[in-house]
Amino acid sequence: MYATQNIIDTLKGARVANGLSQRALSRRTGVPQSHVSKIENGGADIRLSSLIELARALDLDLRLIPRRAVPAVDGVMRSMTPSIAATPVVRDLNRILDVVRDLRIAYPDLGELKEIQESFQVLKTLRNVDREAEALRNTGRLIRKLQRSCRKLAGTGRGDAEQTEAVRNAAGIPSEQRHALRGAARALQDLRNKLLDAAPPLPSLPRPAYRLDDDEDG
Amino acid sequence: MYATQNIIDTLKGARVANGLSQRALSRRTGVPQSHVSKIENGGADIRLSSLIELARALDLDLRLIPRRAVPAVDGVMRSMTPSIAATPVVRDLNRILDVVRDLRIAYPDLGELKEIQESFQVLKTLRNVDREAEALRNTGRLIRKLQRSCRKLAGTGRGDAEQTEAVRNAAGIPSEQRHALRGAARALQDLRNKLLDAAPPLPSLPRPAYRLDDDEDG
DNA sequence: TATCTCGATATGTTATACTATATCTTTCTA
DNA sequence: TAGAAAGATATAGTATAACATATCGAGATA
Repeated sequence: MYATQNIIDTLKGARVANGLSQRALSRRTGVPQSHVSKIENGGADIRLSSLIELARALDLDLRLIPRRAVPAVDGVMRSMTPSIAATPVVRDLNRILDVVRDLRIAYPDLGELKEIQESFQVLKTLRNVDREAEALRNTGRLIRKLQRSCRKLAGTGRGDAEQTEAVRNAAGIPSEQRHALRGAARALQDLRNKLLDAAPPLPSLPRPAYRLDDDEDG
Repeated sequence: MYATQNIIDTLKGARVANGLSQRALSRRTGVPQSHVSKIENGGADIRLSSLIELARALDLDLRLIPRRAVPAVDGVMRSMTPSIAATPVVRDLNRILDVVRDLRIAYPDLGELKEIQESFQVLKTLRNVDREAEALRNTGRLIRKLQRSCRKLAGTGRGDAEQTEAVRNAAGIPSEQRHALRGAARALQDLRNKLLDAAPPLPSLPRPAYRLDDDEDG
């Protein structure tokens, strides 16, 4: 229920990046929309066959990779990604994402973090993030500030494990910062939608004219 | 129940290549040996969390890869694999494996094919297959011969789908060829064991001296 | 305001993964 | 020939994925 989240996140990211609604994906795969929702929210420990079916519908391939080969594979993936690979912006974006992930462990019930993570996840897959360096930098600053006060709250900066164990609710966050966080989440979502509109939803689907026929979506 | 087989095969291949028995893997993961057996035989549609748990115990990482990136990733994997990558022998081996897979669909109850496939699967992961080019070539010839008579039996060489539908039992195979097949299966297993003995069981496990303590195995 | 889409959630049912435990066969070895 | 080890298989109980269907609130749009 932990390492699984990576896979699930990727799945969701791919769905959104493809411009598919849960219902559209449901129609493609036969999996009920309600179940898609449950899966994406971590409410279901999906089976291998279902995972593969969903992945296939999203043009993804499931692979088991020897640990030794992981760095190399990651390198290739970065250079193949529709986005800009090693751009400073993307690098930044990944760093922020790491912090967000940590924070989400410390504050599991802080919904804004989840939204922010999801936005980042999608932004990473877009080829025109580069133009929004400024906006992303701002969010990054906010996140890091939050991380600092999280550390402070956790007491006298001990090991990571104890830290995340120490602060387990959102109550400790100053309402001022909480407000800023909320704003950032909204801003990121807007940014994401803007870029999603501007960017073609990935040129990868092996289906004819999927935006023209209304087989998909509403 | 089809694309899943690839993952399951990889899992099993990794277990064997690591020299782990089903019970040893069971001890590592907490999954009962009976269940490991069921999984490896396609008798269970494993859950994501279980898959990841087993994979982790075998030093594998589960990834969703965009289809566009698959060829590149495969390339990297080939060049990273402990074995010899693009050696003619390995290429041959893969070709034979494809044929075996097809045959297994045509003759699901022909156990020898399964054994042969498994041996090949392991052989592919060994770095010293190259020396056994001759033996493998012989098996390859046998397999291809079997494929030819399979085609003949299937009637007047129609499409693949009809073909596999047409011949659905092992009865059609001449006992002479069946005997040769059995011999090949045995020979391949011997070969596999020989090479497994000669080759270090993969230098990848991040555990201290796993062959010295009897934490593992019997 | 009325409508539409999207995602989250609820309920009841069925299928099956997973567990614990045990038995059986085959193969290898002392 | 006896015993160990590996893998396949069986039984019974529990947990839960997956299904069908329906509803609800939030946003967007007319």
